[in-house]
Amino acid sequence: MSLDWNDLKVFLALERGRSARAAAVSLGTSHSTVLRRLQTLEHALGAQVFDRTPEGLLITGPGETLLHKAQQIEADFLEVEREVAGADVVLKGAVRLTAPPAVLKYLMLPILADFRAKYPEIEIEIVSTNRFTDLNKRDADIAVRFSEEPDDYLVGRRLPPFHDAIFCARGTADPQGMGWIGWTNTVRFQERIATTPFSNAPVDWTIPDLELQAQAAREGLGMALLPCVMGDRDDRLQRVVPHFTQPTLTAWLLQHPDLRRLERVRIFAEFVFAAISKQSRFVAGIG
Amino acid sequence: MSLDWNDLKVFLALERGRSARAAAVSLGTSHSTVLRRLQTLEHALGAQVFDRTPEGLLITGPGETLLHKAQQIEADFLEVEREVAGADVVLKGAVRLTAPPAVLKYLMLPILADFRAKYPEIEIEIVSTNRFTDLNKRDADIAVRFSEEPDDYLVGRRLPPFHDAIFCARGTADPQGMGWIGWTNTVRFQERIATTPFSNAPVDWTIPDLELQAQAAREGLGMALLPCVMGDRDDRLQRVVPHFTQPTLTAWLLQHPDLRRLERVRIFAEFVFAAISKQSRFVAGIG
DNA sequence: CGGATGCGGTCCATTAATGGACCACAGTAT
DNA sequence: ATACTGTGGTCCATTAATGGACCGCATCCG
Repeated sequence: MSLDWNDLKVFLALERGRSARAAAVSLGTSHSTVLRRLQTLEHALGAQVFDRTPEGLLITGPGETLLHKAQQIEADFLEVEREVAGADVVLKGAVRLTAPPAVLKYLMLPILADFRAKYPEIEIEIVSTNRFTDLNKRDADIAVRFSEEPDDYLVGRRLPPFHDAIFCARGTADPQGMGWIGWTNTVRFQERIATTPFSNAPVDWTIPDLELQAQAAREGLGMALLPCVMGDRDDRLQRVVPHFTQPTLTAWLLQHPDLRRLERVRIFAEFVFAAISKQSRFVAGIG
Repeated sequence: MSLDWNDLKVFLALERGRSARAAAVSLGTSHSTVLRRLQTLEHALGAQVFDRTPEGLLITGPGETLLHKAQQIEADFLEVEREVAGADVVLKGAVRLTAPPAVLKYLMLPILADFRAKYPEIEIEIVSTNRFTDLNKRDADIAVRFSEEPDDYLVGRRLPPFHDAIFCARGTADPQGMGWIGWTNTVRFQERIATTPFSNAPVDWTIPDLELQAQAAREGLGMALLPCVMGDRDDRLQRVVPHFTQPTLTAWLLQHPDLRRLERVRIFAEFVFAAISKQSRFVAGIG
């Protein structure tokens, strides 16, 4: 059996994540695939590179032997991508991005700053809207969207799962007696809160803007179901139930197929995808 | 779109085979898979690494950029397999090898010595014959063969191209007035020399053994068409036309599919393939 | 000129890999 | 003691990749 070189990606993700499930998140796959590929890798090498424990996967002696070389190979692949991409085009021009404002504000702006530092000749135009027609009309090159499925003819990559949590003002004495700060589309909002511990709490406020909902929560007007990226690093908010989260609609990084051949769009998409993937625990509200 | 690391195997096979079908044979897959994966690779890199021509695939500038790094990565993977396999399992048992005597004597014996040094518990049995039935009857585990195509059901990897050159005794004053030392199959031999600068020179000797032909050349009896690995490091021989070489039949490293699961056979084949690949200039008579 | 043999390219029935659901176990908090 | 949350592990309906068949083109040979 010939070694599947992609299994080294799995190995590296496992070494970093220390568990099959963490590796799966960072690779954008499932933990069962990760475990299967680990078995395949160990079979191909004729050596066991991780011990399985209830706490997770622990690297073995042969695994340590492999790790150094695997890191070198990964660096080589990154260099391949830089060298070959760079051999063809000088990256400059504009990339137009559209994403929900909260994702932009609480997650992506530092990522975009890093990107600009790395590629100073690429301009990023943020078109902060939330409509699919952006890509169809070429109004945007890259879109972050939340939906069950992207449009069939858009090229979509599933981002790591985003989660919402229930937040209220920091220091609230009895957070469990609060009412909801919710959306005007009450049917949809009722569906959302039906799976929370407070499905029967009253909806005291209906506010048609997420940022305003967050502000209302900060002011102590009630509890709001907010993205973890929005609430977890806000020292004026706290979770009502510390370990409760629930998934949002699936997050996609989308682009129009015609634009895939634009190098700077591709580089940008890869960069953003990798950066968000690295923060998969944060966007899922873990830790 | 993340780079599929296995696509670099496809890239290397294409560079060596010069066509999708040749690459497919060496990879044990189909040419449609090879072409699809090439497209995927080029897409992931955002650069075209081969030009498609009716004669086959021609490497491009970005492809040349990629090639060096790809070879390094391949060497790293081979080292991964050696290091990690060596760290966990003791490889022992016998490996039976068959190859043309000249290839064994002038190219492979140092390689086999290196292999034995590294894996002292693996015995190498050299079965120095030259018949395909060796593998079919399990008389040999690994075979080096020269032919246009290997048997369909044998697993073949194309070795780097071997070349012949015209040799005579070192110190011959007027080498261009000599006659041929050739084979008894005069039709085939006429075909071979028709593409040399001395297609009209007489065939003074017909000797049915390559080693004897070489010895005859050393003795000054004429000029012989010999593999470069045989003549270039022999201080009793010299090339008649310094830079003239011509390719031999294609060299294959063959094994029976059933034997692929024997670890020591696999390790041995990888080792030999890598070692010969590293001497690709020598076997082609370059430099 | 026609046949043979190579090539790249595309399609779709078949095959192999995936991932979501579920299981059992272990640790932690209440 | 119970509930919750993590882990590895397995299974199978679903999804994605494969490869064999076929196409058209180019070259070579008789």
